[in-house]
Amino acid sequence: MERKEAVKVENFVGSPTFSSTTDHVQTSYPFMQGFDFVDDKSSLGFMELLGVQDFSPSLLDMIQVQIPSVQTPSAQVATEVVDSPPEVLNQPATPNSSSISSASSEGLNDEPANKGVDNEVEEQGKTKKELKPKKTNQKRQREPRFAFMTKSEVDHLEDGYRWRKYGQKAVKNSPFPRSYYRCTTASCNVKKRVERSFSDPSVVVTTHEGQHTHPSPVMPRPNFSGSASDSGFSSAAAFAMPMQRRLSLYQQHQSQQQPPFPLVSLSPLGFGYNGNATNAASYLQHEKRFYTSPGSALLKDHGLLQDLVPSHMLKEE
DNA sequence: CGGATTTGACCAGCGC
DNA sequence: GCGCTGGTCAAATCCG
Repeated sequence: MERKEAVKVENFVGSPTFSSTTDHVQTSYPFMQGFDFVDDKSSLGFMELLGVQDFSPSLLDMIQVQIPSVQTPSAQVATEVVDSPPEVLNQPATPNSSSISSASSEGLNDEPANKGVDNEVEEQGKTKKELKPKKTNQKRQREPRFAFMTKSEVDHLEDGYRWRKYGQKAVKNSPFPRSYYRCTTASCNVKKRVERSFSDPSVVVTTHEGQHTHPSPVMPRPNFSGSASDSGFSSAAAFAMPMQRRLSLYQQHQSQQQPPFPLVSLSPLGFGYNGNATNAASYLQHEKRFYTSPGSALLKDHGLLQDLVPSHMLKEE
C-alpha cells in the first residue's frame, strides 16, 4: 500500500470544495481541517464547536471531510459516507483502528427553535404523543454531530461511556443496519449512531450527537493531565477536552513529521476505541499511551499508518 | 429481577 | 400531496 491517497474535502453545504493530496496542509488532515473550518482563528475551534453551542452554524455546515482510507482500496469509504448524510465524516479507528473525525451541525440551523437544548432534552423524554405537539414550533433541534470512521470488527466499540441501544434501522443502500445508542447516564442526552460502511465493511461509522454532561464512567479522573484545563467538567469540556488532547497529539506527530491524519487508537485489551467524540475522552487516555509513550516505535516505524492499519496488515506490507 | 437488546410501529422531514 | 427514509418509542424478549 502506499500512503493515503488524496484526501478530499468537500463541502456539501454550498461552500467551496477543496481537494488536495495527502501531503498537504490542512486539507490533507481531516482533523486540522475541521479546526480550520470551524475556526480559522483558533486551533481549538473544532472541538470547541463540539462542546459549545455558540458557534456559527454555517461554519459547521461547511465541514465535510472526506478522508481517504489509508488502509485499503477504499478511498471510497469516506466518499460514500459523506455522500449520504450531509453531516460529518470521519475516519476509521477501531479496536485496531484509526479514526478521523469531523463535525457538522445538522441541527444547528434548526436552532430557531427557541427552545434551548434543555427543553429539548426534557421533551425527548416524553412520549410520542407529546412529541407531536412539539413539532408545531419547529424542526426537531439537533445537536452538532461528530462522526468517526473506525476500522473495526465490532460495531459497538468501547469508549468508556455506557450506552443503551434504543433502535436499529436498515440503511438505504447498505446491507448493514444502523444502530442507535443513547448515553445511559440520566441527564446526559448524548446519542450516537453506529453503522458499517457499505463500501468497506471493516469500517464502522460512528456519529455522535450532543455532548456528555458528565465524565466518563470508567475514567477515574476527569482531568487530562493538564493540557485542557477546564475547571469545571462541563459538558463542553467533557467533550472537547479529549479532542484537544488529540490535537496536541497530532501536533506531536507533526513535529515528527508524521502525517497526522486519522488519529488512531489502538486498543489492546479490547478497550476498543469507540469511534465517537465522547469516546474520544476515554479512549484518549489509552491513546495517550501510544502517542506519548517513549517506546512509540509505532510512530517511528509506521507513523500513523500504524494506527490506521491493523498491525497485521502492516506486516503484510 | 433488573437492565439491556430486539424489533415493529409510529412520526417527522424532505424530495418529487 | 404522497411516498420514502431517518429517527424514536416502547413492548417483548433476552441475559447476567
